[in-house]
Amino acid sequence: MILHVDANSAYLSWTAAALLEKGGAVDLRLVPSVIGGSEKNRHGIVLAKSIPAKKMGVKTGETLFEARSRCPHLLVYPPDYGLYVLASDSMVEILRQYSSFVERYSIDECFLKWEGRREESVKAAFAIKERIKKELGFTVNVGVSTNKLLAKMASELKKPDMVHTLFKEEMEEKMWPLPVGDLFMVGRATERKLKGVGINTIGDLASADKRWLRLLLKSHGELVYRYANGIDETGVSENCFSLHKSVGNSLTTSYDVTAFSDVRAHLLGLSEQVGIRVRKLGMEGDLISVWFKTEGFLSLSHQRRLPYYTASTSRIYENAIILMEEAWKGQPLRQLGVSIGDLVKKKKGQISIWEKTEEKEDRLNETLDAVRKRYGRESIIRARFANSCHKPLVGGVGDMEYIMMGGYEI
DNA sequence: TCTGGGGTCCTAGGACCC
DNA sequence: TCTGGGGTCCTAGGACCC
Repeated sequence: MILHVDANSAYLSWTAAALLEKGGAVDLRLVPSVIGGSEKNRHGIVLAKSIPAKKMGVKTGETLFEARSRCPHLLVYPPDYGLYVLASDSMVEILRQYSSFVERYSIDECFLKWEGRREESVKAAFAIKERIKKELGFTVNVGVSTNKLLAKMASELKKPDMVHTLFKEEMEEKMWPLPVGDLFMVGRATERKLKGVGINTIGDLASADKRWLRLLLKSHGELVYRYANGIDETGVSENCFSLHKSVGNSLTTSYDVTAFSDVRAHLLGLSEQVGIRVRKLGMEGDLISVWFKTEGFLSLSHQRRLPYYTASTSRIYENAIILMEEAWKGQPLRQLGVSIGDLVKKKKGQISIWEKTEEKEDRLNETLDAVRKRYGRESIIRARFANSCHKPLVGGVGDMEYIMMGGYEI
């Protein structure tokens, strides 16, 4: 049996519980409220919403401006990622007492493998739900089934604070009447295409012609056809372990960037952050990418493969600059990003033609990382940032490296 | 005061090699 | 005389997830 545990309106519930603990008078979960970024800094979107806000039509991802236009008295609170990591950890700690197979799918969702019969797994689901509510002060939905896809679909049924089963024989009654867009992996674009050919419910998709779906949606057609029929053979990974394939950071600037000196400063801050994270993972990569979004919301990217693997801030930065010079035509920018990909585990004592300079680079970076670990992230910064209005470390939502995205494979 | 940030996977087209 | 074709890698962009 597989259980899927999903924290209800996670960011909002966690902030709500923390505010109550601090003596707040109002429970955000019971009034129209959202967690949202700073509009002044151009981060003004809805990250999470309360159920009363949802009832008024507020959607995750829309602008706070739109949300307020639907709901004029909306309460808006900023995210507290440090708190969310603590809440998530506490949830995982409880789940581990029920199974050694707990896969952390995201900050607020876990899969858990349960050895035993159906009735016992449902009992366990209720026990988990009640323990989290009692000990941590927030509610979860738990879905129970025989595979991850159905367990996840089950936990999405009615919210909050519910346990649902969704076994194969229950699909017709519980899943097939739902709109096709509710199926995992059917997003906006796929939904539009499916509706265009008269497939409106998950049931329609489940009984559609597989070859025809393949023509319409390529391999994605086969994937969603199988999901609509409850077919998913991926396993729950033990100890949450999965290797990163890329590490990137990006930043939406509070003003449109037009000067190359500003671009350089942002790229350095981003490269530093990416370097720190990839070194912490003990990995290195040979594919460097930059991407940016113009003031007109046009997204562009550019990448290059290096003839060597690296985890060095300087190497990442040098290459990011070259890529940016090649790709950027001077449009005003609102977002910049840097990433390193095709990561592999770093081998110790690797000798190459780069040995001299690279060993020096490695030692420098190791030293810097150690100082940061001991005295704080910004205890040591590059001279470029002294007396500058730019931040030495840019991007990221806090110290969340260990949260691994598992993902569905076919 | 309008539109985040971090990922994974797939596809199409071109380059390049044999 | 004439204008191949398969395999693989690279790149940019898009779709999806939380």
